[in-house]
Amino acid sequence: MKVSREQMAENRLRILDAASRLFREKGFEAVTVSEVMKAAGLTHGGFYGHFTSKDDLVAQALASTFRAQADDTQDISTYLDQYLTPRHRDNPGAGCPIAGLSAESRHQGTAARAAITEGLQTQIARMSRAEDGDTSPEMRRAVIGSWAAMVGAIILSRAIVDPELSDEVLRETRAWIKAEGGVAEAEAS
Amino acid sequence: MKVSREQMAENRLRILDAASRLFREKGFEAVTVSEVMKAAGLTHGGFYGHFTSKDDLVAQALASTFRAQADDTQDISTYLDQYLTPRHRDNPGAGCPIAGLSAESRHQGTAARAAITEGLQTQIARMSRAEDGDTSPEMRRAVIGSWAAMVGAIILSRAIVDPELSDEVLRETRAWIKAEGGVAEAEAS
DNA sequence: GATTATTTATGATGATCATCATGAAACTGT
DNA sequence: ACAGTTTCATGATGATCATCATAAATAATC
Repeated sequence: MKVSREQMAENRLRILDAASRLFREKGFEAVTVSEVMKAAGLTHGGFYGHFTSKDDLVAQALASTFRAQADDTQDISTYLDQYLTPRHRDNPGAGCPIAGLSAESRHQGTAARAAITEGLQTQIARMSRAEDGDTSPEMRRAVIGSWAAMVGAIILSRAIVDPELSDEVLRETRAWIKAEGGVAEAEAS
Repeated sequence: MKVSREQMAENRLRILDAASRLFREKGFEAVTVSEVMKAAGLTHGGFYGHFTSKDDLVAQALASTFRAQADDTQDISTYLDQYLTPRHRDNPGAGCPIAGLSAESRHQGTAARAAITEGLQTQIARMSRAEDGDTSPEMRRAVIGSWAAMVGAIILSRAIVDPELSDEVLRETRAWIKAEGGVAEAEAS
């Protein structure tokens, strides 16, 4: 049951997309190869024609996801407002892969960890030069601190069962970053 | 092969301690019941005399760990300085369970998620009233923001392969919290 | 059009793991 | 000491899963 060259490339992309979404939703270990292939509209057997192992899929899915996100450069304040929201918290499958997967990446192979590291470096660099060309140490500090708070707040808000406290963590962290020395303020200076 | 009542209680504690450490080191899913029991000096069969399931162990180990940490109240600035360090980053097995496990708790059962939520509430409350009795909204905001940044920074630093960038995330986040509106500043006001 | 090459589907295989059944040992209360 | 109870060890059991072998079917090439 062969398939055209373009069909195969499309299949491969569908596998990567399905994997990326499922990993963010359920974590690396909870997702099975079979599940990914089914979500991509294929059966499990064909998997090893595309990837050498599940670890390989993890690494390539991460790299692919970061590549896709690298395109949309946007205003930092807007980014923050979209990031620390219940909507983002409640849709990890479509959300930031760093917030969803960086904690688990510790237990993954070298390639996956390298992909996460590169994604993080890119993200810090992008946030640093989003508005002006400010490359001061103060700006870099504000970017790193704000980014850590953003990722931390999403992770905590997802872990918290109580909806009110979860909302509060998002709201207060957002306000805190904006008011107290986040990127927005460093930019204004 | 029965064992004295106190011996059994001690065994139970050893299981909980071993589980807590292993979970923080390797994640919930990567740790097997057999592994926990071996680390506690027992064989896997006796496990179900102490716990009804692995989920039960996860929940009880979390609760037990938070109970143990609830004792040591300490100065916030000192806490921050000990928290955002390479030492903490490199020893997740003995480190903060929220930094190590909150991200994965999303995929666990209700009891485990409730335990994490309660640990988080306790932690925020403790940080809020650590120094003075300040219960202002500003203090609460600073505590939540700082805590999110602390947890996020540890998680990111553990995910980053490059040692220099990893150190930088810890260092800069620490400085950012202290200088720009973290708990220390809110306290001083 | 015939041949070749290659992708995918079906169906093992073997490993890992949570959970359970059984029995032996020894603590507890009398 | 003795009877009864209970913990723990040994050894299944059944499920899940990553990976692989094989075959079918069709695109690619000539």
